[in-house]
Amino acid sequence: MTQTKRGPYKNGIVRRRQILDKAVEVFGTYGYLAGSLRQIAAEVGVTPAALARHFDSKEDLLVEVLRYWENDNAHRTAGAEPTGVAALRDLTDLMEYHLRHRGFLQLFLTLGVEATNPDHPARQFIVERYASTREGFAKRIQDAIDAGELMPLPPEQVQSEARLLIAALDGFELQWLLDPDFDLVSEVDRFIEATIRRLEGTPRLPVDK
Amino acid sequence: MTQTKRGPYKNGIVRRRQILDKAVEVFGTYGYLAGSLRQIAAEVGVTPAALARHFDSKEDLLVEVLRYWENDNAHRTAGAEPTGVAALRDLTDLMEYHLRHRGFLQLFLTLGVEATNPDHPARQFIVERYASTREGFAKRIQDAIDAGELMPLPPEQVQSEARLLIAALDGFELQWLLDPDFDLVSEVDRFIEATIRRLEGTPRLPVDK
DNA sequence: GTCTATAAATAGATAGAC
DNA sequence: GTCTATCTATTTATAGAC
Repeated sequence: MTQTKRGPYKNGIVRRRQILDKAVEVFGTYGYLAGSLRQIAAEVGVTPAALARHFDSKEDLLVEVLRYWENDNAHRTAGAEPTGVAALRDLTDLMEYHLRHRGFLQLFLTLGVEATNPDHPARQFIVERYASTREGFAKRIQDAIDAGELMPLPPEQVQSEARLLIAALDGFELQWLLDPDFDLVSEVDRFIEATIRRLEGTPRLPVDK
Repeated sequence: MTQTKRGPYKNGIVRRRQILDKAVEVFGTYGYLAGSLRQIAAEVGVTPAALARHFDSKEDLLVEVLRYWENDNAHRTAGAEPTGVAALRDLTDLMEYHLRHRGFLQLFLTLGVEATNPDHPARQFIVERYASTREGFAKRIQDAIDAGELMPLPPEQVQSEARLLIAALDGFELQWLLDPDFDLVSEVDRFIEATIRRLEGTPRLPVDK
């Protein structure tokens, strides 16, 4: 049981992670379709054949890349999820995380648009990811409602608000990727605060159409 | 001056437009990098060599495609731009236009993300397009403010609202491309109306932090 | 204006030496 | 575990016949 010295495997694991990290970068920059294994291999400093030892095919590499980052939040927080409107304000922290992991953000936005094509190998993954993110956001909003921090809304409208949150975040992130000077965090912060005020149920004059 | 019978040019012009239309579809579906001239040629029903007669290179074709659709609104409206908050509500019509021109929408969203890469041939075009769209939206909001339909806002906040409009629209459109059952028009409509109510300046209880 | 043919580069994947 | 070498397919682009 000399678990301290199982040397041979170690290099393989390190190399595998190097490849995964570079794949995030290349697929994120050029997309999965136009990104090439050759470029990933070259930038890692190995030949394409070396990649084949670690991943069966290009598509297999994509799957492993997605699996690598699947647990979104595990990468970011060590548990301790906030609740209520604090959970919404926590989205600002998510943006700060994305600022520090541009490749990750770029990968998922790039794949999201690419997966618009029904034949894309990551389509199912992306669609399911959007669905689960939507459910997660809806739950945060519902929790805030249940805690009395936001005014009650019918379920469909909670879903709509969750979809709006995702849309605005995706859109802001795209604007930041196109222009790094764009202040992503403060814009998202402003949006979140406006959303909270809008949903707080402060008295409003009724609007007649 | 027999302008009625300049036959030879006619076929060329028709073919050229066929190629442009198919290029929108292919570049929109696979992106510019991964989209191939061969596929465009094949789907038009000609050989790749025929494309070379009309366009100098792949990049030239992209430029011409972008130029072809540059006048966004000219394709949609025959003048008669609405003003004030009506101009904001007009965005719902823009969404309906996009629903009927999925390829166009897909092209600009795909290129927008792809142009995140500084070396992308369409980068400058996309960046400038976002800037001019932002200015257009900001002008609509400012007009509504000047007309007394929305409460006064400092210039930076007008810009922020314009950026939010673009972000939400992009994000909603992406969600629609990923799920055609998503009701794009009604979600955008709901968002626009909520935005107008939020900016109308109806009395609010002050929020103390 | 479109074709066939082909050049030159690059793609993903595999076989076998070390 | 990585290499060299090679296979097959696909890419953009060009040359020349019709």
